[in-house]
Amino acid sequence: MKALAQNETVNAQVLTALRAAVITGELAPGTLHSVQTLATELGVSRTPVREALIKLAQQGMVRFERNRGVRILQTSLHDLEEVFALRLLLEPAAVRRAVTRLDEPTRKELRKLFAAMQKAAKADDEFTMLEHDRRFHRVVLEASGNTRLATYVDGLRDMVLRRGVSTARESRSLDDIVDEHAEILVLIEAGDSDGAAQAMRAHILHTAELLIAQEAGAEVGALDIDLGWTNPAAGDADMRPD
Amino acid sequence: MKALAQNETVNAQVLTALRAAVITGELAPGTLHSVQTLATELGVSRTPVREALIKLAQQGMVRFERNRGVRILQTSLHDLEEVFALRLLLEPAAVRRAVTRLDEPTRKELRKLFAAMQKAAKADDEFTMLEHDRRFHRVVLEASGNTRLATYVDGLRDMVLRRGVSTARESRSLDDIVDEHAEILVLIEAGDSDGAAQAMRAHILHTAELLIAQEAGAEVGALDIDLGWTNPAAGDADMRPD
DNA sequence: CAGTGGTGTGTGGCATGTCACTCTCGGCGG
DNA sequence: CCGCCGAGAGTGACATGCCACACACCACTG
Repeated sequence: MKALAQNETVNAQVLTALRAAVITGELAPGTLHSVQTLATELGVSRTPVREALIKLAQQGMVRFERNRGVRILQTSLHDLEEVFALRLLLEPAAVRRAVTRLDEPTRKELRKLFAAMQKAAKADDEFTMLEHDRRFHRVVLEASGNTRLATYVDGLRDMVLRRGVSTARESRSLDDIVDEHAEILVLIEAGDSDGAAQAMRAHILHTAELLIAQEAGAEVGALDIDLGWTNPAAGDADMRPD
Repeated sequence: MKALAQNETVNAQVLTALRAAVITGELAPGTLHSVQTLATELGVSRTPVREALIKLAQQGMVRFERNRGVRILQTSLHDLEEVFALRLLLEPAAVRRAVTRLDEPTRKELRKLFAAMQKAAKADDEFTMLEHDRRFHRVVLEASGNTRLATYVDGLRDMVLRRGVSTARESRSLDDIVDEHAEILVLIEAGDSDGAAQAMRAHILHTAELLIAQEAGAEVGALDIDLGWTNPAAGDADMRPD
């Protein structure tokens, strides 16, 4: 278990450490752990650990089992479908909105994050790459002006990360990921809100298909995967009753 | 403060009681309360109260202020915009999906809930009416098959409820609300997924406009309200890269 | 050897103890 | 009368105590 950082409330430190441990697989899906054990490993008392676990439980990463322990939940195929269906509904719309609200500092940060992604991809540093990937999306989401949306979608990524980490490489190169973000960034900077939204949608859909296809292979087999219901061909267009 | 129910973990009881107290305004927005006080009023120790408050804090209903207390957050105009922007993105899509997956038991429950709404409206029982309203939406959302979406949207309603309760009456009669749900229900039963989605969108948009207009009047004044970004005229249609 | 009952260990849930810090309020100096 | 300041009360955050209960393990019985 990783040591704790400083200059923060213990609760937040524990939360970060536990989340990281789950994502990296240090706390393996399906396994049981006691609050006491985790607290000892982190060098704190049970209270902040329990409180952090409550937050993770609300997010769906763990589950308390009375008198048994805390179970690390694994993301099922259905979980992935749910997460990506939500992301497909929210992120393209957020990008579209963000383009119309973007200011220069935010634009600059996006460029900076993208450059960091490129650099990490060149160095074949998957972890750093995914970190910047996440921050890139986060900045875009926040630029939409909807904090709740940004926070929620960012939380959804946790469900996927432990699949993405160490498996992304098998199906898609880091350079491919960079390329998809490049397209999004270009369209954002060009002020093309619809184009950026479409690029984001394609990016998420692509990621979803790779992860779900991979996971479906690892499970029972063929399952009807349809994420398209999120944005049907004949959809919400021209539906402005006002 | 309402007494606690039985046959449930204390934590859940406290959570329900606190949520209800916030919604009804018994815990007024902006006010500070101590965990000790709340625990005493509820007749339990500080621990389950604190844990319940942590969950409410994650949801954005309260905020811990170190060495000061727990502040009951008021939903600002911007909060309402965020919530309804999210609902506009999620609920119409969920309804569209739900229509294609609906089974007879669920249909039956929707009819039952709608009948209950009618009855409560006739009896001018606002609280019961809103309860059934919420369950109606919840059933529809769950019928989409996306549990996360259902849970999240249901949680979003908490942010609005304490505005809706005792204020809905001022701008819209209970019968109007029933009528909007009638339209949705008819289209769902007819298997018209696009129509149902559009009706849901109109319903949410209507509600949002009433609440936001009312709130804007109570605040500084005119503010640029635009929820439309969630579903632009030229949007995600024909965007199936697969 | 197989089945069973009881006991011991470990757990989450709840209660309580402890501490650093913040805010209040009254007394004192101006 | 007004302003400052310091002591006390109250708080959230964290640590610890306590309990009912689930489960594994083992001795005992057939």
